[in-house]
Amino acid sequence: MDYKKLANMLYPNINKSINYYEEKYPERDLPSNAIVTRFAPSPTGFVHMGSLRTAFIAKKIAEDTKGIFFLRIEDTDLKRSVDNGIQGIIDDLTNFNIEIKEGRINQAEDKGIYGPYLQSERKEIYQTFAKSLIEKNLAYPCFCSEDDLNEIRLNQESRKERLGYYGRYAKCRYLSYEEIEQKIINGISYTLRLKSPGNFNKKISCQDLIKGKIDFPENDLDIILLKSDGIPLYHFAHVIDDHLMRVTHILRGDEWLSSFPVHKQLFDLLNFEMPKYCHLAPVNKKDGDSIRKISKRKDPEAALSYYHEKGIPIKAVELYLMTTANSNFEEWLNQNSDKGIEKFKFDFKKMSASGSLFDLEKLLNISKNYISRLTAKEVYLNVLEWSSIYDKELYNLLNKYPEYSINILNIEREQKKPRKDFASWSEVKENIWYMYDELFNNENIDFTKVNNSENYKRIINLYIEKYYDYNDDKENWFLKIKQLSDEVGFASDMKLYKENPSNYKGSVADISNILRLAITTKDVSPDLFQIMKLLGAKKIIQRFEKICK
RNA sequence: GGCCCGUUGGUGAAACGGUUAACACACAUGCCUUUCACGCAUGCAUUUAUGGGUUCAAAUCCCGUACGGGUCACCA
Repeated sequence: MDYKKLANMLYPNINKSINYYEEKYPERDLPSNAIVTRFAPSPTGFVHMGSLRTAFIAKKIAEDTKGIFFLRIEDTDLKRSVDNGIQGIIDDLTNFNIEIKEGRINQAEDKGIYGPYLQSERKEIYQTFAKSLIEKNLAYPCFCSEDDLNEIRLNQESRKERLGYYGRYAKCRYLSYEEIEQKIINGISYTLRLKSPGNFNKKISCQDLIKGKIDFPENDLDIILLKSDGIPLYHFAHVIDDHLMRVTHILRGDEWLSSFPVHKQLFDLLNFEMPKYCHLAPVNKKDGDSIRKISKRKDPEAALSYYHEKGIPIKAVELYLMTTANSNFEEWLNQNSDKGIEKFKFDFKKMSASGSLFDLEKLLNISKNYISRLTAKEVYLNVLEWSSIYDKELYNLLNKYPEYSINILNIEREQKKPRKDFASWSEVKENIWYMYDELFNNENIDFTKVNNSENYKRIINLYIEKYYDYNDDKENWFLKIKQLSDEVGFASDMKLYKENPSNYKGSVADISNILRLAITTKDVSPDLFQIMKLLGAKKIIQRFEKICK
């Protein structure tokens, strides 16, 4: 058969040569060890945490090596694409501090010379390479209908043979030129299949950067290259795009591992240099007794919006993802908490080959530590931004009293061992609300939490009349609480109290807690002295009097 | 069913032929302390899914078994 003639019959309007594209997209001018990676999602909704993690790592290794990271949109499946899908992806990435310097930068625009970065705009490129494969007798049209394919499958199942379109089952492989021509004249739609020269009994191997050497049988399936609408399937698009865009490292989920033989074969047949593969294990979740991949549909924490709503800082999520990505990262972070994540060098060898369980508790711990290292001003600005969307009441107060609010947030903060009160911005309010008169309400305070507190009104009155002085320093302030304790029969010395609690009604801790309850309504708070300083004498007296009246 | 990957404590994991099997989270206890948090200290796998084999020596190498996961679409 004259394959050139066949190629021309199938793709009469494709006139460019493959060399045209090779020249149009030259090797990138980068240092020799620079890594080029890409993130290539489908526009099917929000970006899943697992994908975000992959994108984050891909960007990280590109930056580590002064390489390039870019965004390509894989929209070859029109049926699954959603409205504004592209913008949604870009927004998710942006919110995750992943800036797109090359690739699709919004719904309609590209940046960079290796585009188009939207697969649906690359049809001509795919068809050019497809045509070249037909000319080399490496691809052919397949007219099998869905029913034909089903029949083949059933047949294979009943004979307990390997499933797929291959060997003698690949019946369209053996069509003559005339038969093909006739079918086309009759308007029968067709897909373009690879004429696989592979042998299933031969072994090939993948030197995966994460999983190590993996052996596979060679691919012998005549996979579909172009669908009947002329648009490629993932496999073909991946090989063409990643070659032409000069990607050096393919980072993708390990669900792709089993299609490696197909990809390897395609790279070889097209005479493309093989990129390096890095198959990342999924992030899992425990669901009852079983373990499964975090799911877009079932798990809210799969979406970035979850962290946004909770007010978990994106930086903390990044840190957490990094601890799951590189096992030595956590130790590094502990020693370099002042440095940014960009100073850490990512290493594939430190990446686990098996999937890990998503541990929200650990993420919150990392977040708590991260927040504790911020200045009061930074915390203020973050809470302000968060509350502007999720808590208007808090937002208005923060806005009305900026200095005061920062001072509140600075209680026991900017010091060597700061408090670690909150893991997210949404937890801030419950820790500080009592500092604002607008929110304060001390009508139902439960003083029974404190030992022998039935005389709390007398104790508070005594404190106001005899001891309270706004100008006291911390030492004197506490000295007076001790004196008050002695006066009402509570131990001022904790050691003595602990040795013999029955000699006293309670201790200075109880007296402090009565004051704490009166001022904050809570029996747990940061340093009471600082709280009282900040509130000021007027509010303190007001709050005391309201209780005692 | 075929092919492929994985399996170290409650969790994430280190250790790539020789360590008391790191470290972190969680948990527990104690110390510190006006509460809580922080911090500090201690405890938490007689053993690396399991059965064999190789070796002076195995979590590490080999084989089998079990379990978990992935994939076998004109989805990505």
